[in-house]
Amino acid sequence: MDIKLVLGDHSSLYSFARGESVLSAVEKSFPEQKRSIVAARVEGSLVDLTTVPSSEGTIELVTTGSREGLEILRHSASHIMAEAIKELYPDAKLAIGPAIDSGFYYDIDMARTLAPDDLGVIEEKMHEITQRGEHFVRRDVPIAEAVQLFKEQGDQYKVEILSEIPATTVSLYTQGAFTDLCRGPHIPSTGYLKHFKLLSIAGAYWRGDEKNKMLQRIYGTAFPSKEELAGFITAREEAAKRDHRKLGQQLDLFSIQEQAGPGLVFWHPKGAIVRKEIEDFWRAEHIKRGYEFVYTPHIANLELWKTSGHWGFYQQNMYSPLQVDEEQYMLKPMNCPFHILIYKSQVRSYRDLPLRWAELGTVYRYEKSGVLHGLLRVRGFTQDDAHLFVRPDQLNDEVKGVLDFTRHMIETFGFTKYNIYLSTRPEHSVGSDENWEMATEALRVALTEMQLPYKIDPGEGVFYGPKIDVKLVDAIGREWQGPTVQVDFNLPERFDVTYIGEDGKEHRPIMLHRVVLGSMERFFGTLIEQYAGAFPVWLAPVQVEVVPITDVQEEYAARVADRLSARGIRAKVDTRREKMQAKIRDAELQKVPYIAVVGAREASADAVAVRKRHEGDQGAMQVDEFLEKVLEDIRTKVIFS
RNA sequence: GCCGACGUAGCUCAGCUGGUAGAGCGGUUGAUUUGUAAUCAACUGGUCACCCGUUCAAUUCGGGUCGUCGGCUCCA
Repeated sequence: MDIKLVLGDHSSLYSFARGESVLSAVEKSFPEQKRSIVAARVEGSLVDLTTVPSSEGTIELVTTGSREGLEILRHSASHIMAEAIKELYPDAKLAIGPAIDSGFYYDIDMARTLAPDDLGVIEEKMHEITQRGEHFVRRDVPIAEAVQLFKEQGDQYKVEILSEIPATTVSLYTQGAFTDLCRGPHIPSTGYLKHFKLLSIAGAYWRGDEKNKMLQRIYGTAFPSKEELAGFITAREEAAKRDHRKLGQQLDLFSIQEQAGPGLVFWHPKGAIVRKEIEDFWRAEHIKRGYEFVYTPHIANLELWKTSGHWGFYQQNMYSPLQVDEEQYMLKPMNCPFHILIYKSQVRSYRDLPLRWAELGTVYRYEKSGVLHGLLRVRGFTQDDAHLFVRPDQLNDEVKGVLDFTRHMIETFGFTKYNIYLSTRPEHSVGSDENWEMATEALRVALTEMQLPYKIDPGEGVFYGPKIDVKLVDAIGREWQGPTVQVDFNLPERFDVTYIGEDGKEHRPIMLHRVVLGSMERFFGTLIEQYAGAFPVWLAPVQVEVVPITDVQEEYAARVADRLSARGIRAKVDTRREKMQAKIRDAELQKVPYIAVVGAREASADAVAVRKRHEGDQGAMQVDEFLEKVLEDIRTKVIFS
């Protein structure tokens, strides 16, 4: 039987003997790569290499160089880890153990609580298993038989999984004395796994539901080569250096103080100036786009929050009421009801719409203690909020306008790592089907017309309307929701918001909630990680550090700094009794974009010796020329490392 | 909130099996006057997160609280 084996660009025609497996053909056809070939694709589906072909055709070989191949390797690694755990701790009950983006994990339920030191022990056992070279053997069995098997083993989680599988047969994979329920495919033998590392232990609820038992999850990773594994470890260490919490401390940007409480941010002068620059830019861009600004209070009567529905739907995120005279007041978790009150302060005509009202509104939300994370998840934050009141016929254009605005912001700040999601109608929601359809369509059309690549997040919309989320990715690859546009039919309804149409009758506007940055805190946090603390000149807390070589040049240095300051440049003179080298080092560590060194030569020539961050000495330059260069960098918002 | 780990000087960290703590950086003072990533010296600095307990004695052992970190779940 002749079958074509395809491996990347290469192919080979192979004649299979009766009962011969793909694996044996691979060993003969591609002896060089046999260790990296882990599975095969037959008629579109992935199968084990141990498969014996039953008809002629083409078989595509899958290597660990591909996404799928790597996943197979890692998934197999999780099985090997499970086998090791079962050997070490026979009472362990296994839940699920999938491959994930960065490796794999397995959730385990057992009496012993694992300590970090145990990872080494488990790893050791895994090495032992890989050296045994146990074959992964697949067996398709009737579901009842599988249930029986796992019941006998006391694997109640597997039994529970099986009870929800609709098929009549399932596949089991056995390596050595260990059998697991699995779709497969797997690597042919445990010997294929060579380069792996267990990374951490964490708690995880069974099926991610906090009502269920907390299991122990072990994270690990595996790679085809030693170099790739080492590269992954180094990349993790590098990412840790970009962590905004670490940089926030080192660069004196912000702090979160135990004395004041968790999740509450203190912006230090250097962080505050960056925020001020962001806000100035934000305001200017809003004016260009026809927005107006509003300011609203931080607290409001509980009745308002009952009207808005927050008291009902959002109470678990709101702080307890404050007693004011005989009334109860709430700290605001959102700005929307306030903007609505401004809207309702007078009768609005169809000619007034769209109204676009923006506010840097500080809100407070209760977040569970375990989810707080530096600046990325806090309890008090300032949203760069805006609400648009639009007529139905304006919805499309307004959504597009917001997306264009968002894109402009993301591009200006140089974000390269983000994902866009369109979230559709959730199970529990308000509003008519027609409204939902129209709004979802408006969002979809806007995304398409703007040529923004996005994924659908089914059922993840807010109860009052669909939304588009832009999720920014942090240094270690976690996603955080930043910019978002949400369509809302609910609040206009609840507050009976209207405008008078051409027909002289009352009509209901649609409301858009949107943020183009997210919140100042979260945006700043991701921004720090994006730049690794090396802000572009326009944002840098100190833009120019003037370094006099000896104290003889201090007066000249001060004059240079004054000239820069007079043009709005943030310049500072380092007058410490230190050697120039030490001053340069500190300025570099503080990631100051320009260092202007002044010695006797420069002082006598109205010049500065310019040093650019990370690039070193740029040579001497007239002060005026340097000044214009810095202003140009600020004006163009140029980004350099 | 839940599971686990962690909490020592402003910062980064040492401190073995209980005998009330150290280093480097920083800060202050003095000396040095220097050409592109750390000049030298002296001094300064800690209720060992907090509370309770065990003990003759607790930074060290046990319990609790608070906070941080990694996850789970949730959101800007």
